[in-house]
Amino acid sequence: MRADAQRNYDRIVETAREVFREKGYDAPLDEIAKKADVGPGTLYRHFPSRDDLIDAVMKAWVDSVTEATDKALAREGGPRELLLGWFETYVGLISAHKGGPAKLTGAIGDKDSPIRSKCQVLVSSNRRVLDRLQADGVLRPDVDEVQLSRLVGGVATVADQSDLPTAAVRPLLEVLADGVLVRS
Amino acid sequence: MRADAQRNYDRIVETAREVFREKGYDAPLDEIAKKADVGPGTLYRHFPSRDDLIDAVMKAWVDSVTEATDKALAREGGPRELLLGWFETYVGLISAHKGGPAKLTGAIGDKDSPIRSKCQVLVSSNRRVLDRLQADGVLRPDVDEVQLSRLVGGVATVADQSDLPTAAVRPLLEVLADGVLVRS
DNA sequence: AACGATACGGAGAGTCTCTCCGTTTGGCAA
DNA sequence: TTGCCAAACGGAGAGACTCTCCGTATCGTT
Repeated sequence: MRADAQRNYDRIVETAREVFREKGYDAPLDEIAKKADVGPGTLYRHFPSRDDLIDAVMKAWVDSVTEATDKALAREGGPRELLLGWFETYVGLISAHKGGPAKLTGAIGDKDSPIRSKCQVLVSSNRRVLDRLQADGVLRPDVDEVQLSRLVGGVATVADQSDLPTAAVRPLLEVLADGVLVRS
Repeated sequence: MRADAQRNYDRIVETAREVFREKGYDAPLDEIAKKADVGPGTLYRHFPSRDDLIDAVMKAWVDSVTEATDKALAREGGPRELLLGWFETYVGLISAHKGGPAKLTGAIGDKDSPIRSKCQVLVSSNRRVLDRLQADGVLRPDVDEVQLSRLVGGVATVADQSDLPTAAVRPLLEVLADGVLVRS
């Protein structure tokens, strides 16, 4: 890649990160181009679709997901607390930007989505949590990581779209947790 | 209301119903206006926002909700089957149009939403189901109808956005059902 | 220094939302 | 019936956003 191209690419991604944080993932792309001091053509050449740009913005975010999963798995307490803690972490991770939950959860299972790799990171984090619970023998046998991602993602989507406070989300996650753990 | 106004109002609603069914709730409003043989101004005078139009389109739909709830409550079988049957009915009701689940579930609790009355119908249908289960003593005491609407609405939203087939939705609903019923 | 490939950028077409305002129409009162 | 005017119409067009095309500028190599 030519030096000037690389420079523009980087500036666009950095600008997009800021704008997305301020205005959500629906922010006008032309505005991002203008703030990055490039023409719209340049932006669209580097990132043919909005999702391609979002994907690039999320590169750094991927690491934080893995890290947060480690932390959630290291927490003290019973399986229910572990699971609830993870659910809240997960909702927080995918809700960083307005519109994020819908975008990420909707792309799960879509093999053509530009943010596919991001979804895979999320799904495998859920897999790790399930593995742990399965080892403890407290998990319903018929729940898989994709289903779990969709369930928690669904709650996060609703919370995002209704601007629900954390306190209102918690009981929803409790229902999920109880549904996912074996009857005791 | 003047006769010509009433005529246009009716034609717009009827046209909108068709277009929404074909193209989902994101269909361009100007297209609806054109197909209804009115100017955009007329459409926007009658329905200042998209949601106002959707609200009008849904007038008939409300009755079908009540009816479907009756039917679900009349079904044979244990509480889990009852609940699952209702969940599937509910998902079907709010998923009639693409984008419907997000729109309806997102508006729950929004006192200013034009489709508020529709949400209330949905929430009270869930209330009726909960009442029934509560009477049977099989319900977690800390679950209310708004939470239930959001949980099932969340699943429906994800299913809608990922084009999930019914078979993939069912296990998600099972988790919810198990989470909502008391441990036995 | 010259040249070809690469990348730029902005004008502008296409789409959708929404408004303003000159024109038309419905319904009532004389 | 006729005339009036409030009510309603409708479409031109402004504004916002997406996306493309192509003449121009820049890079990096020979």
